[in-house]
Amino acid sequence: MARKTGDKYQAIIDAAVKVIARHGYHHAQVSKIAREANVADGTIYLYFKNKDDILISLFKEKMGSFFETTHHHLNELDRAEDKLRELIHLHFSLLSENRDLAIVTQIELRQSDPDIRYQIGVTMKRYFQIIDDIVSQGIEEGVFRDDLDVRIIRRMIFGTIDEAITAWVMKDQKYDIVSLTDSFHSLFVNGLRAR
Amino acid sequence: MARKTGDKYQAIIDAAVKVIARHGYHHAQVSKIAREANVADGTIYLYFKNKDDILISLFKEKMGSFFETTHHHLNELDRAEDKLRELIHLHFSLLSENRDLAIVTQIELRQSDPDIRYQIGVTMKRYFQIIDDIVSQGIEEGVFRDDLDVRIIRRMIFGTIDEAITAWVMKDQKYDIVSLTDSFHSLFVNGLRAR
Amino acid sequence: MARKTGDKYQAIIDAAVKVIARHGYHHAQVSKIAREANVADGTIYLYFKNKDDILISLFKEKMGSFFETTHHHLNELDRAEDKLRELIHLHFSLLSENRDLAIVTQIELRQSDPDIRYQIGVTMKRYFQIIDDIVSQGIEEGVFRDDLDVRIIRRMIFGTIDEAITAWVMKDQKYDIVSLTDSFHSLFVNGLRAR
Amino acid sequence: MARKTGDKYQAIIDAAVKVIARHGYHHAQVSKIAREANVADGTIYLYFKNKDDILISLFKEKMGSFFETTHHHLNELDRAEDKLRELIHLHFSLLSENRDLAIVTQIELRQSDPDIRYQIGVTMKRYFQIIDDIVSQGIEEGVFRDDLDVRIIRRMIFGTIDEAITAWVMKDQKYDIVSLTDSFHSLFVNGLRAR
DNA sequence: TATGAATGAGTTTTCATTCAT
DNA sequence: AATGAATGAAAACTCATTCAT
Repeated sequence: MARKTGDKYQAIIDAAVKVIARHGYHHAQVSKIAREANVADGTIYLYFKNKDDILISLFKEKMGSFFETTHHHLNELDRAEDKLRELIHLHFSLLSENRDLAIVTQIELRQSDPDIRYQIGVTMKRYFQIIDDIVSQGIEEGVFRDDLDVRIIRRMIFGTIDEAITAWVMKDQKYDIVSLTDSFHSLFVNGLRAR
Repeated sequence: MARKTGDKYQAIIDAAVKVIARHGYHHAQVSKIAREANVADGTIYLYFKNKDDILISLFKEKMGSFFETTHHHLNELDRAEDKLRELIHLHFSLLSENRDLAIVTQIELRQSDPDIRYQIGVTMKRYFQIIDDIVSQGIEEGVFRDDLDVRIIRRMIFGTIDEAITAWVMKDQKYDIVSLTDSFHSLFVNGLRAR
Repeated sequence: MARKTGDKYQAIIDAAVKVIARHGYHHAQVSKIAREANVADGTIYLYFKNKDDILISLFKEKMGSFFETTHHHLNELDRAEDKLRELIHLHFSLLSENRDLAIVTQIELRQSDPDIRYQIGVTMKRYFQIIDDIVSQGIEEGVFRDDLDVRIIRRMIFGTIDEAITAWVMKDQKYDIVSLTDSFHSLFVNGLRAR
Repeated sequence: MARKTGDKYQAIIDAAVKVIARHGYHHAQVSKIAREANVADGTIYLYFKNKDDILISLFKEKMGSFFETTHHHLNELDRAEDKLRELIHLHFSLLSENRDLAIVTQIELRQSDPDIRYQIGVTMKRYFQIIDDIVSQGIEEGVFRDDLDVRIIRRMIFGTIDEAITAWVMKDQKYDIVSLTDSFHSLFVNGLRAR
């Protein structure tokens, strides 16, 4: 029933990002999204199963392509340390280039229903795997300590980056977060250095 | 208007924690909380201005006393490194002893209205200050590196702990998170070590 | 059960007038009246059957004594024309001396429940009778026309005075309504003059 | 937002008149009005901003068209005296042909909230102006006395008619009020006659 | 494919009244 | 006589979703 392609599909997702960023999750009614996308309310339901499906699809589409970009960039690098720097850099730069998206993913979607949050979690696994791979590689290379569970390290890396981006969004993006890349990188690398 | 003391005040807050943990934020109606607290619906409004006030008060009461406990324990210790270990330990142990509360603060209240989230943020500042103080002390002692902004370090520490607790709650608390204290501590200390 | 005498009985009625005049009928809660009267909420119910009973009693007490005053003053006069002038004068002067009461009776109590309005109507009959008597006397004296039903004439007199007082209250009592006495009197007398 | 035309708009207003006349203002729930109009509760809010808006619109629509009718009829007459008779006649006949509407406007809407009562007052100004014009014309023609303020005279005329209609409604419309037209007319004309 | 008018379920809050003390 | 803490019933409004056109 729901077609996951087409101009209108994209238009609706982009409209959803705009509307949620501007009005907040709780004031992002389907009719508002439809108006922003220049389609009728009913048309939404030709492309999405329900409202939750818009939000889940939004996250999958936008973050999925973000994860792909990250994945491809990392493949061009060899060493775990360099990959880690690139991951931090991409995370900061891609989200700071898409402020609406940053607001939506860091703030607004976190107020959503359990179902949506669950689906977001599923999508995030893809990214967690990318980080896990860097950490594992670092341990194999002998540059990262091997006495800690990979998932603990990944949680530190992701938790720290995520907290930093959220703080940046909440401060109305008043400073240049990309320039913090090296600070965070050295923090992680020192914390993980094998001895 | 709102009497902030008395058995019923506490009973209502405890009932709110239970109901939200069991049914989720979006299904925690005032009437359900009243029934759990063994009071009439209207009685709630003798003690709280409105539903938001219950949730904000809940957070302030429960986390406030958690922050106090942490503060007092840290005062008994001298070195920043030890204080950091104690902070991690208390955070993990106090929340794992109060699973309902952990569910409410880590998952459910994060779906709440902007007003509530804002008030929660205000309360959290107290905790951020505690972490900032440890970090500052560590830098003064010469054991923590001084080339990073204190707030960045604090975000790493808080973000990592918070992410870990949330993951533990989401995994239905199937493992012993307190036993991870030393892992996280060594991660932070190594990441921060001055050279 | 309900004692219709005593200091507190009067205090509660006076408090009701004040509270309704200041806050309006819809914001005149029993607890507010109790506080103004310096008694406990429950005490109200030792003197009045319920909230309606306060309002009905208020009207009976205040307007009843107003009607008595009017009755006595009229008895001192002989001619219908003079009685009519005195009635208008007393109506205007007594209500303009009691602005709170004027607000309550002309505006606020008219928003009340059907039951209260019915009881008010019953009390008003006493006043209608006074006007009817003046009109009948005027017809007997041969100074008022006898081709109109007494009740129609009374409705004109009362409707006109009532409309005038209400307009004066709604204009925030910005002009001296007592000085309009003669205008209204001549209007009525000319309208009623027998030929 | 609120579409002020269409069958449903009229149906809802007519339903509101019926429901309020039958059950009284305080028991006229939105859901009852919706059922009477054969629409869903939510449909009401496609045509009206809120419940108050239904009542205000009801008054504007019904009385507005009544005022228009009156205005047009009066334009066909020349002399102030004749216009005054026509005004009384129309007021009595139009309201006695619409008993539900008479109940609503004379009794029920007078118990409504200050906001509604204020809006009703605004609409009534249109009618007051019509009466004022008749009185002014009568004074210019030299048939009405010129020693009284036009607004005082208007208040007498309106207050008297209004009081008469209200009494008729309260007496369960047991007599023919239209037949009283001439009585009231002669009362006014004599009261106002210039000498 | 696309429309948009219509639907109807679901919840917080107030406040008159009671009754144990 | 007096208190005041506790009670619980009652109603407006929003918005995701449908379906006839």
